[in-house]
Formats: sequence, structure tokens, C-alpha cells
Amino acid sequence: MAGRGGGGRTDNIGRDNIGRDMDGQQDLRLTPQRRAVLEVLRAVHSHPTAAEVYDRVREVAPGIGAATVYRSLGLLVQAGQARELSLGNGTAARYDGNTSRHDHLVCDRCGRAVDIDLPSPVEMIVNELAHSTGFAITGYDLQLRGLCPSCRPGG
Amino acid sequence: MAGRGGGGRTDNIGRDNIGRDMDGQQDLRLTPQRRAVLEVLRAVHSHPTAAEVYDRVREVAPGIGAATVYRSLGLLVQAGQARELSLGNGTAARYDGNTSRHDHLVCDRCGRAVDIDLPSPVEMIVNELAHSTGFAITGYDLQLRGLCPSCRPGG
DNA sequence: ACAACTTTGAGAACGAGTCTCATTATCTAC
DNA sequence: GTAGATAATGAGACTCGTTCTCAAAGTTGT
Repeated sequence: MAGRGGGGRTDNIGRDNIGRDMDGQQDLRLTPQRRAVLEVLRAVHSHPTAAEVYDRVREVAPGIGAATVYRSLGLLVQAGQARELSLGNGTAARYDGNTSRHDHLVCDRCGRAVDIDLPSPVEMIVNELAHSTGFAITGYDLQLRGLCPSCRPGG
Repeated sequence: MAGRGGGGRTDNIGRDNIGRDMDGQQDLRLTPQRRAVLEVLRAVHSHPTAAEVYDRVREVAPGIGAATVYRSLGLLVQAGQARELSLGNGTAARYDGNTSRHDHLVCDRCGRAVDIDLPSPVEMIVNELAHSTGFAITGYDLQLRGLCPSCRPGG
């Protein structure tokens, strides 16, 4: 048996056109299958592979096909509802339902990825200096000099 | 016909054990095939895929097999003579004969990667501020305060 | 209700990379 | 130099993640 189309309630989700030229692309139709994929992605915080998403989704929607899961993941990424992570060659792509800006620290052995907050450049310098000099840094002040927009040549 | 072993002069290259526990691993035997792979890698600056390396190597060593090229690339990476780059999921691994520390800027469309020198954190801050404020930055002074190693508690 | 379009699931197909194996080189005693 | 042990090779089968194809079934607009 092949082809079931949607089946339940189908809403739309808007897509953000970040970095894309306007090309009249439609919103992404949120079919029950796509919704299930998205819900798994949002519920899980382990950066699952497509296969892991597939397994989880089947617990909720047993009849879903692998192709649909792969397609949905791609569409959700395109629509800005998920992120795809490259955690090394030869490893399966991983997906992240957390679309806010963040970075990852990846284990070379098992591939596990944990979310990290990268320190700001200034904190980086301070920590690095604390390490290399043995100082306990208690404060800092970065003073920059220059010409404001109205004083700069041609400003 | 299968199996030719080396064929010409075979030297060794030492391997650096960066980040590895000492495990009595031997040096990498530099067979003519491996040498050919390494020479292609050093001659080319385009971050080639294994398939591209294979094509180039065959111009010099027509009889070489794909498995040997893949194996050699892996061994050279292990031996610290080459680097493997992950430039996105679903794309073939790329190899870099330049093993000195550097970063890459990757084209989302064609996958081309160019070497870049990342600015230091301080330069980053200065450039960012110049951009966001419109100031022409002419100099800066970062002053940190703290306790030197002999003054810090327990120092 | 009907036509046009979209989505689906199954499975074939694909590409990158690894594994197996018989064969051939190279290395280490002697 | 020769023999035996060990390592490397090339061909091709194989694995795995992912995409493609296609008929069937769902959805949308009128």
C-alpha cells in the first residue's frame, strides 16, 4: 500500500527567508507526519540522527516511511524550524530542534554533541591571560581610541 | 590481477602522537602509492575529495586502486601528514596537505573552501566595534586588574 | 463534486567509504 | 642471498546514509 497523503489536521508554518532572495516559495504545510517529526525534534535534546528521529516518530506514527522522515527533516531545516549539524565526515547528519544561535562541543569518540555557550572574545582573552600568567583577574577595562563618525575624514 | 605491494623505494615517516596515548604504533611506511598520494596532496591547494585525489594519483600511478587511496589518506591523516576536513553532511570528505593551524571559509553552494587567517579576538572586537559604531579606531588599550601569583590567596 | 496539485510509503538507486581476500612486496633473520 | 614472516596492494563485494521514483491517496480551490 502506498500513498496516504496527509490524513489529519494540516496547518501551515511560515518560513523565514533569511539569506535567501525572494522567490515566491510557499509556506511549509504542516502535515501530521511533519508535525510528528517536528515534535520529536523539539522534545529531544540529544541532537538525534535522522534514523533516531525515525525510530522515535514511529512510536507515535507507526506507519510513517523513512523517506518521509528524511524529507520532513530537510523541509523543516529549509523552513528554519530545525538545524542540521555536521559533526564530522562519515557520520550521519544530526538534527537540532533548538534553532537559537548556539555552538556545539563534539566527542571525537562517540560523536555525542553538547550545547555550549561560547564565552565572548573579551572573556576569552581574560581567561587565557589568567591561565598563562597565573594572575587572578578581578576586572578589566578596554579603552579604544579613534574618531567618531562626524569627526572621521569624510564623516 | 591483485596485490602488488610496494614496487619502488620505501621510506618511513615518523608519526607524531599528538593527543594519543603511547601505544607502540609503528611509523608509517612510505610506499610508492602512499608517496604519490602525499605528493598530490602537497601539490594541490584546492582541498580535494578522495575521489579527486584518486584521479590525480592515477595520472602518475595508473594502476593504483581506490581502496589504496582511501587507505593512504586515512593513514596520512593519522600520521599527521594531512588533515581531513568536514565541510558539511552529505558531502565527501576533503583533504588538506597543509597541516599547519588554519581555518576555512566554505561556500554553501559549490562547497569550495578557501584558507583563512582568523583575526585575533582583540582585532575581532575592534573591527566589530568600528562597524557598529562608525568610529575609525586608531588604537586601543586593554587594562586588566588582578592579583599576581604571589599575591593571590594561597599563592 | 471535480480537477489540479501535493504528499505519502515502499523500495530501488546512488555515492562515499570500508572490508575481504588472494596476490605480491618488503623486512628480518640467518 | 634465501626463506619465512609480515605488511601492503587492487579488485570488487559490501555497508550505510540518503535521495529518487512512482503509484496511490490526501488536500485545495472552484
